[in-house]
Amino acid sequence: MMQRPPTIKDLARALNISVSTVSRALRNATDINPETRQAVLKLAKEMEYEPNFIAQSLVKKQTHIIGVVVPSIDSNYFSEALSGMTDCAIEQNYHLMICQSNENEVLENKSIRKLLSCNIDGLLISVSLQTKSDNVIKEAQKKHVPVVMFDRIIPGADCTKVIVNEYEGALKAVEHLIKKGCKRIAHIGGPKDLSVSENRKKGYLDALAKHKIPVREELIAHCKSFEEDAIGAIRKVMNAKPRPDAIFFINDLSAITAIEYIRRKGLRIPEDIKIVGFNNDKVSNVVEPALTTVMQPGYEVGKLALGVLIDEIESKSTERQLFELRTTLVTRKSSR
Amino acid sequence: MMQRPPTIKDLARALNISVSTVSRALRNATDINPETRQAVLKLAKEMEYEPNFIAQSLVKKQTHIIGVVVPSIDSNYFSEALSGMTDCAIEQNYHLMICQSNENEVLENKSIRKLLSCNIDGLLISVSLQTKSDNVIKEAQKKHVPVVMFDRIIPGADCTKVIVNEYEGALKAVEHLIKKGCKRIAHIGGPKDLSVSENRKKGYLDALAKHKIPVREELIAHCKSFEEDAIGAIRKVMNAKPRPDAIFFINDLSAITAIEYIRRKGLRIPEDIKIVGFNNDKVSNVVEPALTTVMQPGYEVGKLALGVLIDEIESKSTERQLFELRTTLVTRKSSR
DNA sequence: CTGAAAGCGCTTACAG
DNA sequence: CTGAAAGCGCTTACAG
Repeated sequence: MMQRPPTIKDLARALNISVSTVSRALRNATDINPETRQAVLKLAKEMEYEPNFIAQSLVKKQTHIIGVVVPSIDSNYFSEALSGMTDCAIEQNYHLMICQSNENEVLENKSIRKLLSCNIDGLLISVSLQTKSDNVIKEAQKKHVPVVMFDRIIPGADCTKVIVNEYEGALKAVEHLIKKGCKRIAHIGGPKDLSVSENRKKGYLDALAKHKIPVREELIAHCKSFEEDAIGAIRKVMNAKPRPDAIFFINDLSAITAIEYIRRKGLRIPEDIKIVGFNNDKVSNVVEPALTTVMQPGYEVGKLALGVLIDEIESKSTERQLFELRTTLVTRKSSR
Repeated sequence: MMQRPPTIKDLARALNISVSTVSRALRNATDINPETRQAVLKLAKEMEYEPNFIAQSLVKKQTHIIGVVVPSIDSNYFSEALSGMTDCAIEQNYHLMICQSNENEVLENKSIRKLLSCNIDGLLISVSLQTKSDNVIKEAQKKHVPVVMFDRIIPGADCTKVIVNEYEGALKAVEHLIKKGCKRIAHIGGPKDLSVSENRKKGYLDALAKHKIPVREELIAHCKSFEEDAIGAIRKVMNAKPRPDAIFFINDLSAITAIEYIRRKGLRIPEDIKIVGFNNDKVSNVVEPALTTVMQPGYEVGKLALGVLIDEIESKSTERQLFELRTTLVTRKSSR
C-alpha cells in the first residue's frame, strides 16, 4: 500500500523514463511518442494518479482560484448569484473562494487581502453598503489580479461591471400599473442614499413623467431599513387623500406586509388597489393575492460576471466593460 | 518598481542574510536573534512582503482550504449554514471552496473529486437527495482528508456528523398545539422517503401518542415536492370530518399557501384553526396572521460543523462524533 | 543564532 | 522524441 498519493516521480520510476517525459505525456504535449504517452496514461489511471494542483499552481503562477466577496451569502439575491457562479466555475474548471463582508468595509478589506494572499487569479466583488473607496480594488489590480464588480458596484471604479437595470425594471412595473388604468400610484422606497433605492425610485418617477402623471409627495414614503418599519411608510401613503389606487414597493416583503393592512381598510386587491413588489421571492407566488413583482436575474448575473472575469484572466485583456442585464416583470393577481 | 511581489529571497538579499534566517524570522521561531528578527519584519513591511500561500502549502502539505459541498447554495437553510461557515473560516484562517450538487449525485462526486485534487485539508458535505453511497467519502478518508457531514447525512457513514434535531422540533410544535387545546391536529408532510419528512412526521406522531390522541389517517397528507402541490394536500385534510382544529406543516411556504384556503372556507386563524410552519422564513413574520414556526439554527450548524472539522484536521483525531443542535419554537399569532 | 542544502511536485527551456 | 537541469517560493533538518 502506498501511503501518500502517487507523483509523476513514481510514474517515471515505474516506467523507467524521466519525469519530464511523464509530465509531457500527461499534458497532451505534441512532441511525445504516442506509445510512451499511452503507457503513461494507462499507468496513471491504474495508480489513480492525480496531478498535484498546488505544485502546478506554484510553477505556472496561476491557481485557477477566483475570490468572491459579497455583502452576505445568506440573502436571496446574492445566494442566487453565487449559485450561478458556482455552476459556471465547475464547468470552466475554476474554483471559488467565497467571503462575506457582512456589510462591513473593514471586514471586506480583510477578506480581499486574504484572498490576494491565496494568489487568486481574479476577484469578483459586490461591495458593502459602507464601501466608498476602491483602494483595495486598485491594490488587486496592481498585483495584476483582474477585478469584476457585480450588482453593488462603485460607479467610479476602473474595472468591468455587471449590473441589473433596476431602473428599467421599476419603470416597466409602474408603466404596467399605468396601463391598467391606475392614476394615483404610490411608491414605498428603501433606505435613502442607497443606489438600489434611488434607481428604483427614479424608474417610478420617470414612468409617471413619461405618462404626464404629476408626482404627489404624499404618495412617496421610504423605509429606513429594508424589512422593518414598512408599515409606517404604508400607513403614510394610504392616508393620502385621495388614496392611492396602486403601490409600487421596493421589495416583496414590504408588499406582503401591506396586503393585510389594505384588507383591514376594507379595500380589495387588485380591484380597489393594485400592488407590485420587487425581487420575485418564492413567497410572492404563494401569498394571496399572488404578487406581481420584478424578477432580477441573480443567477445570470453570477454566471455572466464569472464568465467575463475568466475572459479577462485568460486573454489578459484590460478593456473595461459594462454589462447590464434586464429584469422581467412577473404579472400576477395583485395587479390584474 | 518591482514587477513581481517580493519573496523571501528578495528580503534575504536586501539584508545580506540567508533565506533560512528570513524564513525563521518571519514565522516566529525561537532560535532567532531578536534584532535580526526586527530587521526582517521591518523590511517585510516596507516591501509589502506577503508569504506565498501556494509555496507554503506545497512544503507543509496543508492548504488551509476546506471543501464544502451542499445540495444548493440558493436555499434559505443552506445559505445560512454557508454563512456560518464563512464567518468561522475567516476567523480561524481557513478558506472555503464551495460547490453545489444541484441534488445530483454524479455532479456531487465530480465536485468532491475536484476538491480533493485541490488538496483540501478537510471536507464538509451535506448530501444530495439522490445520494445513497458513501464511496466518495471513503475515497477522501483514504487520502487522509477528514470529512464532516452536516444536515443531510448518510446515517451509516463513518464520520463526524452535525445535525438538527428536527424530530424534537416537530414534537415541540405539536405539543404546543395540544397545550393550546387542539384535539384534531393534521399534518401536511413533505415528499415521502426523505429523512426530513420522516423525522418531522415522527415528531408529530409521537406527540400525539404521548398525549394519547389517536392518529387519524385522513388528517395526514404528503406533498410530492416541497413547494408545489401543497394545495392538494391541504384540501385533503380540510375535508376530513370533523375538520382539523390545527395543522402542522412541513414548511412555512405550504403553511402560507393554506392561509388563504382556510380563510375562503370562512374559518378564522387562530380562533377556528391554528397553524404552525417549519423553517422560520423571513416572510413568516410578515404574513397575516404571523406564522408560528420551528426555527432551525442553520448559521450555528455551519459554524459548528466547520469548527469540529478544523478540530479534526488540527488534532488529527479520528474519533467520530454526533452533534445534534436543537430547534426553537417561534410562537406567533397563527397559534395563539 | 545562522547558513548551505535538500526537498515539496510540478513545468519548461535546452541539448541531444 | 527524450532526459538532465533549473526553477517556482517556501520550510526544515543538519552542521557549525
